[in-house]
Amino acid sequence: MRPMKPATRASTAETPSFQPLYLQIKALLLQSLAAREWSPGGAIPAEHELATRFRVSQGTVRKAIEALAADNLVVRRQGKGTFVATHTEEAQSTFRVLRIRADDGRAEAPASRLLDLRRGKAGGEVARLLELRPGDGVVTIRRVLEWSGRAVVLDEIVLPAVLFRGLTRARIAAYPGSMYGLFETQFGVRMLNAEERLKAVAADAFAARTLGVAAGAPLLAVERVAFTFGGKPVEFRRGLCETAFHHYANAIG
Amino acid sequence: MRPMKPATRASTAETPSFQPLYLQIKALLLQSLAAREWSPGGAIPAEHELATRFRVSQGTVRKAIEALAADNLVVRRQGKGTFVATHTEEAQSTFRVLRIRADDGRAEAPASRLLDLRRGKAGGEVARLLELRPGDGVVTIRRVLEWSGRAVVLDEIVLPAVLFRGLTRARIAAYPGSMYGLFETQFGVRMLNAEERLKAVAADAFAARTLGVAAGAPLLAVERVAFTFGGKPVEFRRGLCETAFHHYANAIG
DNA sequence: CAGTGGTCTAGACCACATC
DNA sequence: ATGTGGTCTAGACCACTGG
Repeated sequence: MRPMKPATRASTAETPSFQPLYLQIKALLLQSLAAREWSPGGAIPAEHELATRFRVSQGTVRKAIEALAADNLVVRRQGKGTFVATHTEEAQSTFRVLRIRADDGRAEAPASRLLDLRRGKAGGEVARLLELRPGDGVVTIRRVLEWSGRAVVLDEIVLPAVLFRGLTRARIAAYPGSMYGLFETQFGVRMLNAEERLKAVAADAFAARTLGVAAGAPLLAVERVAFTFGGKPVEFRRGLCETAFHHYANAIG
Repeated sequence: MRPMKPATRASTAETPSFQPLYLQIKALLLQSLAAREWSPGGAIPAEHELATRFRVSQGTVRKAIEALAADNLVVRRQGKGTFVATHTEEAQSTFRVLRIRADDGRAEAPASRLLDLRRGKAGGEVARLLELRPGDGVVTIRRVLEWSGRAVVLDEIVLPAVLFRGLTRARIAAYPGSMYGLFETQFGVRMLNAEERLKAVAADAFAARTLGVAAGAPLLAVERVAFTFGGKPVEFRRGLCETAFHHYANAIG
């Protein structure tokens, strides 16, 4: 007896003609993750238990979980269990997202200095990227990231207001971890992946003053749209980075 | 009877205390790939055959091959076989390495215009990155990448001379595909992965002239070290990119 | 010790490509 | 029809963790 549909199903146009069982299981687990059925950092049920729950062999559950682990949605730890990935464990997850490094190669985490937070309406470009209607409310945060006391990055972070009700300067200042850790623990918004576009731009007056360079000096502009479950965009970020002693690191594999 | 050593072996200091069988198989396959036992683009033996050859179950061979596929060393094609990955198939492999895109999102491949090729000695910094002795011979190529006739990237490519004997302007001009396709087919040098560092810099006189911007204009500098088997560096590349209508795209997942 | 994930096997069957 | 990779199962055993 099999609760899943038979693997082969009728195809409509460009839908794949068949969905392997392990991907169906993956989709079910994804639903549970999106529904916050298991809390970030917590363990999900053991493979054996999921296998009996879904009436499927352990190997099939295993393949589903491996696919989730490849997407960085869960973390497997031998002998302990499989855990919902979180942005609050500094070492593991932080450097996957933070690509700015000091040229000397030291893996130093920057300090964050909050400049301001204001509420407003989404402009056309940002509205499009965040899939908001023009005029929908947004929260805009500006901050500086400092390495060894040196201001290196000026960040502007734009968030849909509806997802971040009650976000204030004080709450940001009080939170010890990263921005995505705050989003996750305080607002239940989990950043899963992002797309970035990099350009070189000339420093405007404010950026120049903030980063201690001349107006017009070249800065690395990093624009990021971050997504949560279902490919829903939840953050637009624009960082201006002074790259005299720092760089953006990327591995091509 | 098992030709492999038992999985558990004595550990010396920080070596892993045990090596799963499928990783041992992967290492063997890696050796064969590095030795060019199967030519790029060609098929490797079927899973079933490798399984009998190594006296191992097909599932174990399968896991080894999956690991190689995850490293982009081979490409699996259902019903056809598993093939040695190559840089000569334009669509698949090109856009994994080429990160510059037009802002409008069209996936257009650039044209390459060769400026010059000269032979010289490796300087200190390049020698260190390419793991050469200072004074070892290098070949330096300069070229321009053009999108829709517009010069966007000025590339300087530095190669260890010993690996690229006989490389001339004419041979580059005659080759229809990408630089890595040329390296692979003409010199047996396969680029497997790379590390990039991005900065924003001011255009010098030559770059400004070549890219049609003012001297001092901000340009995106992309420095890349590319590696072949065994983590051996085989190319240093520095690209200067004009980002008014183009950008460097990166996915964080 | 028991419980977890990790490896390995042997075999059946499916989907895809080619002849 | 045949050969390829892809899925799924059932069970055994191993390595790691923590009580």
